[in-house]
Amino acid sequence: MPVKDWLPAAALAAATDRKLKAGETLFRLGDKTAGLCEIIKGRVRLARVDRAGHETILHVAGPGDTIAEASLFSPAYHCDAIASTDAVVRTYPKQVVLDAFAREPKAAQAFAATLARQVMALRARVEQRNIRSARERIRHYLVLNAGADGRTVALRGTLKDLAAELGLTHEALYRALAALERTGDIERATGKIVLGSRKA
Amino acid sequence: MPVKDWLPAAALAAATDRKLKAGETLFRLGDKTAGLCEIIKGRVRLARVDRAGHETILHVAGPGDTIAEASLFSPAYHCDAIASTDAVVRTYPKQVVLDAFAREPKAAQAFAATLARQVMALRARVEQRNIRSARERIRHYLVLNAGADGRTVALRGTLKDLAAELGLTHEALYRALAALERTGDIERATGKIVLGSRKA
DNA sequence: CGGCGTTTTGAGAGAGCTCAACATCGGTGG
DNA sequence: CCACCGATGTTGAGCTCTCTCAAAACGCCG
Repeated sequence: MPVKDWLPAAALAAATDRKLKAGETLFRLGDKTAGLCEIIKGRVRLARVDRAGHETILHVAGPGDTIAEASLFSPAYHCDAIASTDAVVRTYPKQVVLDAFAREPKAAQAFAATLARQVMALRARVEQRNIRSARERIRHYLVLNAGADGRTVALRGTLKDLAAELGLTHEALYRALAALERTGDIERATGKIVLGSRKA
Repeated sequence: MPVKDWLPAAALAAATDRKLKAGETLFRLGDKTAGLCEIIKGRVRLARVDRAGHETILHVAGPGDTIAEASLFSPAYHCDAIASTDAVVRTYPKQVVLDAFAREPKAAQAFAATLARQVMALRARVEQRNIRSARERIRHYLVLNAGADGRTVALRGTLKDLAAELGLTHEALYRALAALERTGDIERATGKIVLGSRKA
Protein backbone atom coordinates (compact mmCIF):
# COMPACT_ATOMS: atom_id res chain seq x y z
CA MET A 1 0.00 0.00 0.00
CA PRO A 2 1.40 3.43 -0.93
CA VAL A 3 2.55 5.59 1.95
CA LYS A 4 0.17 8.38 1.10
CA ASP A 5 -2.79 6.06 1.55
CA TRP A 6 -2.25 5.56 5.23
CA LEU A 7 0.15 8.15 6.58
CA PRO A 8 -1.65 11.27 7.94
CA ALA A 9 -1.22 14.49 6.00
CA ALA A 10 0.80 16.04 8.80
CA ALA A 11 3.36 13.28 8.55
CA LEU A 12 3.42 13.48 4.77
CA ALA A 13 4.17 17.18 4.99
CA ALA A 14 7.18 16.62 7.24
CA ALA A 15 9.05 14.67 4.61
CA THR A 16 12.26 15.74 2.93
CA ASP A 17 13.59 14.62 -0.43
CA ARG A 18 17.12 13.70 -1.35
CA LYS A 19 18.72 13.02 -4.70
CA LEU A 20 21.24 10.24 -5.08
CA LYS A 21 23.65 9.40 -7.88
CA ALA A 22 24.03 5.77 -8.90
CA GLY A 23 26.32 4.08 -6.41
CA GLU A 24 25.80 6.73 -3.74
CA THR A 25 24.99 5.66 -0.22
CA LEU A 26 21.69 6.57 1.47
CA PHE A 27 22.70 5.11 4.81
CA ARG A 28 25.09 2.53 6.18
CA LEU A 29 24.90 -0.21 8.75
CA GLY A 30 25.30 1.32 12.17
CA ASP A 31 24.18 4.83 11.17
CA LYS A 32 21.65 6.50 13.42
CA THR A 33 18.18 5.95 11.98
CA ALA A 34 16.43 8.96 10.48
CA GLY A 35 13.02 7.70 9.52
CA LEU A 36 10.91 5.88 7.00
CA CYS A 37 12.15 6.14 3.42
CA GLU A 38 10.06 6.05 0.28
CA ILE A 39 11.64 5.62 -3.13
CA ILE A 40 10.30 8.28 -5.48
CA LYS A 41 12.49 7.53 -8.47
CA GLY A 42 15.17 5.01 -9.33
CA ARG A 43 16.24 1.87 -7.51
CA VAL A 44 17.86 1.48 -4.10
CA ARG A 45 19.26 -1.79 -2.81
CA LEU A 46 19.56 -2.94 0.77
CA ALA A 47 22.66 -5.01 1.32
CA ARG A 48 25.22 -6.24 3.79
CA VAL A 49 28.87 -6.86 3.23
CA ASP A 50 30.38 -9.86 4.94
CA ARG A 51 33.94 -9.95 6.13
CA ALA A 52 35.02 -11.71 2.95
CA GLY A 53 33.98 -8.54 1.11
CA HIS A 54 30.96 -10.08 -0.59
CA GLU A 55 27.78 -8.05 -0.78
CA THR A 56 24.55 -9.83 0.05
CA ILE A 57 21.56 -8.09 -1.48
CA LEU A 58 18.62 -8.20 0.91
CA HIS A 59 16.12 -6.21 -1.10
CA VAL A 60 15.84 -4.00 -4.14
CA ALA A 61 13.30 -1.21 -3.80
CA GLY A 62 11.76 0.76 -6.67
CA PRO A 63 9.41 3.75 -6.96
CA GLY A 64 6.56 3.55 -4.43
CA ASP A 65 8.38 1.07 -2.21
CA THR A 66 9.41 1.93 1.31
CA ILE A 67 12.59 0.89 3.06
CA ALA A 68 13.93 1.18 6.59
CA GLU A 69 10.58 0.21 8.08
CA ALA A 70 12.22 -1.95 10.70
CA SER A 71 14.53 0.87 11.63
CA LEU A 72 11.65 2.89 13.10
CA PHE A 73 12.00 0.67 16.14
CA SER A 74 15.77 0.58 16.15
CA PRO A 75 18.36 3.25 16.98
CA ALA A 76 20.68 2.21 14.13
CA TYR A 77 20.35 0.78 10.64
CA HIS A 78 21.25 -2.86 10.35
CA CYS A 79 22.18 -2.88 6.67
CA ASP A 80 23.43 -0.56 3.93
CA ALA A 81 21.20 1.28 1.46
CA ILE A 82 22.87 2.14 -1.83
CA ALA A 83 21.39 3.69 -4.95
CA SER A 84 21.63 1.24 -7.86
CA THR A 85 20.60 3.98 -10.28
CA ASP A 86 20.21 7.72 -9.97
CA ALA A 87 17.39 8.03 -7.46
CA VAL A 88 15.20 10.32 -5.39
CA VAL A 89 14.32 9.23 -1.86
CA ARG A 90 11.75 10.80 0.46
CA THR A 91 12.30 10.48 4.19
CA TYR A 92 9.53 10.75 6.79
CA PRO A 93 11.08 11.57 10.17
CA LYS A 94 10.94 8.70 12.60
CA GLN A 95 9.19 10.50 15.43
CA VAL A 96 6.51 11.93 13.16
CA VAL A 97 5.67 8.48 11.88
CA LEU A 98 5.64 6.92 15.32
CA ASP A 99 3.35 9.71 16.54
CA ALA A 100 1.04 8.99 13.67
CA PHE A 101 0.83 5.37 14.74
CA ALA A 102 -0.15 6.38 18.26
CA ARG A 103 -2.99 8.60 17.01
CA GLU A 104 -4.14 6.65 13.97
CA PRO A 105 -4.72 2.95 14.55
CA LYS A 106 -5.34 2.56 10.86
CA ALA A 107 -1.89 3.88 10.07
CA ALA A 108 -0.27 1.49 12.52
CA GLN A 109 -2.23 -1.40 11.11
CA ALA A 110 -1.40 -0.52 7.51
CA PHE A 111 2.22 -0.30 8.51
CA ALA A 112 2.05 -3.69 10.21
CA ALA A 113 0.58 -5.10 7.01
CA THR A 114 3.50 -3.65 5.06
CA LEU A 115 5.93 -5.30 7.43
CA ALA A 116 4.03 -8.56 7.14
CA ARG A 117 4.49 -8.47 3.38
CA GLN A 118 8.18 -7.85 3.90
CA VAL A 119 8.38 -10.88 6.12
CA MET A 120 6.80 -12.98 3.40
CA ALA A 121 9.13 -11.58 0.75
CA LEU A 122 12.15 -12.24 2.93
CA ARG A 123 11.05 -15.80 3.55
CA ALA A 124 10.83 -16.28 -0.18
CA ARG A 125 14.36 -14.95 -0.44
CA VAL A 126 15.64 -17.29 2.25
CA GLU A 127 14.07 -20.14 0.33
CA GLN A 128 15.68 -18.89 -2.86
CA ARG A 129 19.11 -18.74 -1.28
CA ASN A 130 18.69 -22.23 0.02
CA ILE A 131 18.55 -23.52 -3.54
CA ARG A 132 22.09 -24.35 -4.56
CA SER A 133 21.49 -25.14 -8.21
CA ALA A 134 21.79 -22.02 -10.33
CA ARG A 135 19.19 -23.35 -12.73
CA GLU A 136 16.61 -23.97 -10.04
CA ARG A 137 17.35 -20.76 -8.20
CA ILE A 138 16.77 -18.80 -11.36
CA ARG A 139 13.58 -20.65 -12.09
CA HIS A 140 12.39 -19.98 -8.54
CA TYR A 141 13.06 -16.29 -9.07
CA LEU A 142 11.33 -16.20 -12.44
CA VAL A 143 8.18 -17.91 -11.18
CA LEU A 144 7.94 -15.56 -8.20
CA ASN A 145 8.51 -12.46 -10.30
CA ALA A 146 6.39 -13.28 -13.31
CA GLY A 147 4.04 -10.54 -14.44
CA ALA A 148 0.29 -10.64 -14.87
CA ASP A 149 0.42 -13.40 -17.49
CA GLY A 150 2.39 -15.62 -15.13
CA ARG A 151 5.11 -16.15 -17.74
CA THR A 152 6.81 -12.85 -18.45
CA VAL A 153 9.45 -11.40 -16.17
CA ALA A 154 10.55 -7.82 -16.78
CA LEU A 155 14.20 -7.30 -15.95
CA ARG A 156 15.16 -4.31 -13.89
CA GLY A 157 18.74 -3.37 -14.56
CA THR A 158 21.40 -5.52 -16.13
CA LEU A 159 21.86 -9.27 -15.98
CA LYS A 160 24.85 -8.60 -13.81
CA ASP A 161 22.55 -6.84 -11.35
CA LEU A 162 20.25 -9.83 -11.45
CA ALA A 163 23.16 -12.16 -10.73
CA ALA A 164 24.03 -10.11 -7.67
CA GLU A 165 20.42 -10.13 -6.48
CA LEU A 166 20.26 -13.89 -6.92
CA GLY A 167 23.53 -14.41 -5.12
CA LEU A 168 25.20 -16.02 -8.13
CA THR A 169 28.30 -15.03 -10.05
CA HIS A 170 27.42 -13.43 -13.35
CA GLU A 171 29.18 -16.25 -15.18
CA ALA A 172 26.99 -18.86 -13.51
CA LEU A 173 23.89 -16.81 -14.36
CA TYR A 174 24.85 -16.42 -18.02
CA ARG A 175 25.56 -20.10 -18.38
CA ALA A 176 22.40 -21.18 -16.63
CA LEU A 177 20.28 -18.80 -18.70
CA ALA A 178 21.88 -20.11 -21.89
CA ALA A 179 21.17 -23.67 -20.77
CA LEU A 180 17.56 -22.84 -19.90
CA GLU A 181 17.14 -21.28 -23.30
CA ARG A 182 18.66 -24.29 -25.05
CA THR A 183 16.27 -26.66 -23.30
CA GLY A 184 13.33 -24.44 -24.16
CA ASP A 185 12.45 -23.59 -20.56
CA ILE A 186 12.74 -19.87 -21.21
CA GLU A 187 12.88 -17.40 -24.04
CA ARG A 188 14.96 -14.29 -23.81
CA ALA A 189 14.35 -10.87 -25.25
CA THR A 190 15.89 -7.52 -24.44
CA GLY A 191 14.72 -6.49 -21.00
CA LYS A 192 12.62 -9.55 -20.32
CA ILE A 193 12.55 -13.31 -19.94
CA VAL A 194 9.53 -15.44 -20.84
CA LEU A 195 8.95 -18.75 -19.11
CA GLY A 196 8.14 -21.73 -21.31
CA SER A 197 4.95 -23.70 -20.89
CA ARG A 198 6.43 -26.83 -19.36
CA LYS A 199 5.42 -27.15 -15.75
CA ALA A 200 7.72 -30.03 -14.76
CA MET B 1 7.95 -8.52 23.84
CA PRO B 2 5.67 -11.20 25.32
CA VAL B 3 2.15 -11.31 23.96
CA LYS B 4 0.58 -10.73 27.36
CA ASP B 5 2.38 -7.41 27.67
CA TRP B 6 0.54 -5.78 24.81
CA LEU B 7 -2.50 -7.81 23.85
CA PRO B 8 -5.67 -6.66 25.70
CA ALA B 9 -7.11 -9.01 28.29
CA ALA B 10 -10.17 -9.66 26.13
CA ALA B 11 -7.99 -10.97 23.35
CA LEU B 12 -5.91 -13.03 25.74
CA ALA B 13 -9.06 -14.67 27.04
CA ALA B 14 -10.16 -15.74 23.57
CA ALA B 15 -7.15 -17.98 23.06
CA THR B 16 -7.23 -21.74 22.75
CA ASP B 17 -4.41 -24.17 23.43
CA ARG B 18 -3.37 -27.16 21.42
CA LYS B 19 -0.94 -29.96 22.19
CA LEU B 20 1.33 -31.29 19.47
CA LYS B 21 3.49 -34.40 19.33
CA ALA B 22 6.99 -34.08 17.88
CA GLY B 23 6.70 -34.08 14.10
CA GLU B 24 3.02 -33.15 14.14
CA THR B 25 1.82 -30.33 11.90
CA LEU B 26 0.32 -27.14 13.30
CA PHE B 27 -0.57 -25.76 9.90
CA ARG B 28 0.50 -26.17 6.30
CA LEU B 29 1.20 -23.82 3.44
CA GLY B 30 -2.12 -22.86 1.87
CA ASP B 31 -4.25 -23.59 4.95
CA LYS B 32 -6.77 -20.94 5.94
CA THR B 33 -5.22 -18.73 8.61
CA ALA B 34 -6.61 -19.07 12.13
CA GLY B 35 -4.77 -16.43 14.10
CA LEU B 36 -1.67 -15.47 15.99
CA CYS B 37 0.17 -18.39 17.58
CA GLU B 38 2.26 -18.31 20.73
CA ILE B 39 4.53 -21.19 21.68
CA ILE B 40 3.88 -22.17 25.28
CA LYS B 41 6.13 -25.21 25.41
CA GLY B 42 8.48 -27.00 23.06
CA ARG B 43 9.81 -25.92 19.68
CA VAL B 44 7.99 -25.34 16.42
CA ARG B 45 9.75 -24.78 13.12
CA LEU B 46 8.50 -22.82 10.15
CA ALA B 47 9.61 -24.35 6.89
CA ARG B 48 8.93 -24.73 3.23
CA VAL B 49 9.49 -27.76 1.05
CA ASP B 50 10.76 -27.12 -2.45
CA ARG B 51 9.87 -29.32 -5.34
CA ALA B 52 13.09 -31.28 -4.94
CA GLY B 53 11.73 -32.37 -1.56
CA HIS B 54 14.20 -30.37 0.50
CA GLU B 55 12.92 -28.57 3.56
CA THR B 56 14.09 -25.00 4.08
CA ILE B 57 13.82 -23.97 7.71
CA LEU B 58 12.69 -20.36 7.93
CA HIS B 59 12.47 -20.01 11.68
CA VAL B 60 12.53 -22.03 14.86
CA ALA B 61 10.27 -20.71 17.59
CA GLY B 62 10.52 -21.56 21.28
CA PRO B 63 8.46 -20.78 24.40
CA GLY B 64 7.30 -17.15 24.44
CA ASP B 65 7.83 -16.69 20.71
CA THR B 66 4.97 -15.97 18.37
CA ILE B 67 4.54 -17.30 14.87
CA ALA B 68 2.12 -16.64 12.04
CA GLU B 69 2.23 -12.88 12.63
CA ALA B 70 2.28 -12.16 8.93
CA SER B 71 -0.70 -14.42 8.41
CA LEU B 72 -2.98 -12.00 10.27
CA PHE B 73 -3.04 -10.02 7.06
CA SER B 74 -3.24 -12.98 4.74
CA PRO B 75 -6.04 -15.47 4.04
CA ALA B 76 -3.69 -18.45 3.88
CA TYR B 77 -0.42 -19.54 5.49
CA HIS B 78 2.60 -19.26 3.27
CA CYS B 79 4.74 -21.88 4.97
CA ASP B 80 4.44 -25.01 7.09
CA ALA B 81 4.60 -25.08 10.89
CA ILE B 82 5.76 -28.37 12.37
CA ALA B 83 6.48 -29.29 15.96
CA SER B 84 10.16 -30.21 16.36
CA THR B 85 9.49 -31.48 19.86
CA ASP B 86 6.33 -32.18 21.81
CA ALA B 87 4.78 -28.76 22.12
CA VAL B 88 1.87 -26.66 23.33
CA VAL B 89 0.69 -23.81 21.12
CA ARG B 90 -1.78 -21.07 22.03
CA THR B 91 -3.79 -19.47 19.25
CA TYR B 92 -5.34 -16.01 19.44
CA PRO B 93 -8.14 -15.79 16.86
CA LYS B 94 -7.27 -13.51 13.97
CA GLN B 95 -10.28 -11.22 14.22
CA VAL B 96 -9.89 -10.72 17.95
CA VAL B 97 -6.31 -9.62 17.47
CA LEU B 98 -7.10 -7.32 14.56
CA ASP B 99 -9.91 -5.75 16.61
CA ALA B 100 -7.45 -5.16 19.41
CA PHE B 101 -5.18 -3.29 17.00
CA ALA B 102 -8.03 -1.02 15.95
CA ARG B 103 -8.85 -0.12 19.54
CA GLU B 104 -5.39 -0.14 21.09
CA PRO B 105 -2.75 1.80 19.20
CA LYS B 106 -0.18 0.53 21.64
CA ALA B 107 -1.01 -3.05 20.74
CA ALA B 108 -0.68 -2.34 17.04
CA GLN B 109 2.62 -0.61 17.60
CA ALA B 110 3.99 -3.39 19.76
CA PHE B 111 2.97 -5.83 17.09
CA ALA B 112 4.67 -3.76 14.40
CA ALA B 113 7.82 -3.78 16.52
CA THR B 114 7.63 -7.56 16.73
CA LEU B 115 7.34 -7.77 12.97
CA ALA B 116 10.26 -5.39 12.60
CA ARG B 117 12.40 -7.71 14.69
CA GLN B 118 11.33 -10.59 12.49
CA VAL B 119 12.41 -8.66 9.44
CA MET B 120 15.83 -8.12 10.97
CA ALA B 121 16.13 -11.78 11.95
CA LEU B 122 15.16 -12.87 8.46
CA ARG B 123 17.70 -10.58 6.90
CA ALA B 124 20.34 -12.15 9.09
CA ARG B 125 19.17 -15.51 7.81
CA VAL B 126 19.35 -14.42 4.20
CA GLU B 127 22.87 -13.27 4.86
CA GLN B 128 23.66 -16.59 6.50
CA ARG B 129 22.34 -18.57 3.56
CA ASN B 130 24.41 -16.47 1.21
CA ILE B 131 27.58 -17.80 2.82
CA ARG B 132 28.60 -20.91 0.91
CA SER B 133 31.45 -22.03 3.11
CA ALA B 134 30.21 -24.33 5.86
CA ARG B 135 32.91 -23.08 8.18
CA GLU B 136 31.98 -19.42 7.74
CA ARG B 137 28.25 -20.08 7.83
CA ILE B 138 28.63 -21.83 11.15
CA ARG B 139 30.77 -19.05 12.52
CA HIS B 140 28.19 -16.50 11.38
CA TYR B 141 25.51 -18.46 13.23
CA LEU B 142 27.59 -18.83 16.38
CA VAL B 143 28.42 -15.13 16.60
CA LEU B 144 24.78 -14.13 16.11
CA ASN B 145 23.53 -16.63 18.65
CA ALA B 146 26.13 -16.21 21.34
CA GLY B 147 24.80 -15.76 24.86
CA ALA B 148 25.40 -12.94 27.30
CA ASP B 149 29.15 -13.51 27.40
CA GLY B 150 29.39 -13.21 23.63
CA ARG B 151 31.16 -16.55 23.35
CA THR B 152 28.85 -19.31 24.49
CA VAL B 153 26.13 -20.70 22.25
CA ALA B 154 23.56 -23.01 23.83
CA LEU B 155 22.39 -25.67 21.43
CA ARG B 156 18.70 -26.34 21.13
CA GLY B 157 18.11 -29.85 19.90
CA THR B 158 20.61 -32.10 18.20
CA LEU B 159 23.47 -31.20 15.90
CA LYS B 160 21.44 -32.70 13.12
CA ASP B 161 18.69 -30.19 13.87
CA LEU B 162 21.30 -27.44 13.76
CA ALA B 163 22.52 -28.67 10.39
CA ALA B 164 18.98 -28.45 9.05
CA GLU B 165 18.52 -24.96 10.44
CA LEU B 166 21.80 -23.88 8.86
CA GLY B 167 20.90 -25.42 5.53
CA LEU B 168 23.86 -27.79 5.57
CA THR B 169 24.03 -31.56 5.45
CA HIS B 170 24.78 -33.04 8.83
CA GLU B 171 28.00 -34.51 7.46
CA ALA B 172 29.24 -31.09 6.38
CA LEU B 173 28.34 -29.67 9.79
CA TYR B 174 30.15 -32.43 11.69
CA ARG B 175 33.24 -32.05 9.58
CA ALA B 176 33.30 -28.28 9.82
CA LEU B 177 32.80 -28.38 13.58
CA ALA B 178 35.63 -30.88 13.92
CA ALA B 179 37.86 -28.62 11.81
CA LEU B 180 36.93 -25.55 13.83
CA GLU B 181 37.76 -27.42 16.99
CA ARG B 182 41.10 -28.59 15.61
CA THR B 183 42.11 -25.05 14.73
CA GLY B 184 41.06 -23.82 18.16
CA ASP B 185 38.28 -21.56 16.89
CA ILE B 186 35.69 -23.28 19.05
CA GLU B 187 35.40 -25.61 21.98
CA ARG B 188 32.63 -28.12 22.23
CA ALA B 189 30.80 -29.44 25.24
CA THR B 190 27.53 -31.29 25.57
CA GLY B 191 24.72 -28.93 24.65
CA LYS B 192 26.91 -25.93 23.90
CA ILE B 193 29.69 -24.52 21.79
CA VAL B 194 32.15 -21.90 23.00
CA LEU B 195 33.80 -19.52 20.58
CA GLY B 196 37.53 -19.08 20.86
CA SER B 197 39.08 -15.70 21.49
CA ARG B 198 40.58 -15.13 18.05
CA LYS B 199 38.77 -12.33 16.27
CA ALA B 200 40.31 -12.75 12.82
C1' DC C 1 20.51 -56.72 25.81
C1' DG C 2 18.52 -55.06 21.42
C1' DG C 3 17.15 -51.38 18.43
C1' DC C 4 17.12 -46.88 16.72
C1' DG C 5 18.72 -42.35 15.96
C1' DT C 6 22.74 -39.46 16.39
C1' DT C 7 27.52 -38.68 15.61
C1' DT C 8 31.65 -39.65 12.80
C1' DT C 9 34.60 -40.75 9.10
C1' DG C 10 35.51 -42.22 4.04
C1' DA C 11 35.35 -41.82 -1.00
C1' DG C 12 33.54 -39.98 -5.24
C1' DA C 13 31.07 -36.75 -8.20
C1' DG C 14 28.89 -32.66 -9.45
C1' DA C 15 28.37 -27.73 -9.65
C1' DG C 16 29.52 -23.17 -8.75
C1' DC C 17 33.52 -20.09 -8.02
C1' DT C 18 37.80 -18.08 -9.68
C1' DC C 19 40.79 -16.49 -13.13
C1' DA C 20 41.16 -15.44 -17.92
C1' DA C 21 40.22 -14.12 -22.62
C1' DC C 22 37.17 -12.27 -25.90
C1' DA C 23 32.90 -10.28 -27.98
C1' DT C 24 29.39 -6.67 -27.79
C1' DC C 25 27.21 -2.43 -26.94
C1' DG C 26 26.87 2.68 -25.73
C1' DG C 27 28.68 6.77 -25.03
C1' DT C 28 32.43 10.30 -25.71
C1' DG C 29 35.47 13.07 -28.08
C1' DG C 30 38.32 14.07 -31.95
C1' DC D 1 31.59 9.88 -38.93
C1' DC D 2 34.77 7.16 -36.77
C1' DA D 3 38.07 5.65 -33.15
C1' DC D 4 38.41 4.85 -28.47
C1' DC D 5 37.00 3.18 -24.00
C1' DG D 6 34.57 1.25 -20.26
C1' DA D 7 31.04 -1.81 -18.82
C1' DT D 8 28.19 -5.61 -19.98
C1' DG D 9 27.69 -10.05 -21.94
C1' DT D 10 29.83 -14.70 -23.14
C1' DT D 11 32.64 -18.70 -23.17
C1' DG D 12 36.62 -21.69 -21.51
C1' DA D 13 39.34 -24.39 -18.02
C1' DG D 14 40.61 -25.80 -13.52
C1' DC D 15 39.81 -25.98 -8.47
C1' DT D 16 37.54 -26.33 -4.41
C1' DC D 17 33.94 -27.50 -1.59
C1' DT D 18 29.67 -29.35 -0.50
C1' DC D 19 26.43 -33.03 -1.48
C1' DT D 20 25.55 -37.83 -1.94
C1' DC D 21 26.02 -42.53 -0.90
C1' DA D 22 28.20 -45.78 2.49
C1' DA D 23 29.61 -47.71 6.62
C1' DA D 24 30.79 -47.84 11.27
C1' DA D 25 30.98 -46.15 16.36
C1' DC D 26 28.31 -44.20 19.98
C1' DG D 27 24.50 -43.18 23.12
C1' DC D 28 19.97 -43.57 24.87
C1' DC D 29 15.71 -45.91 26.01
C1' DG D 30 12.59 -49.63 26.28
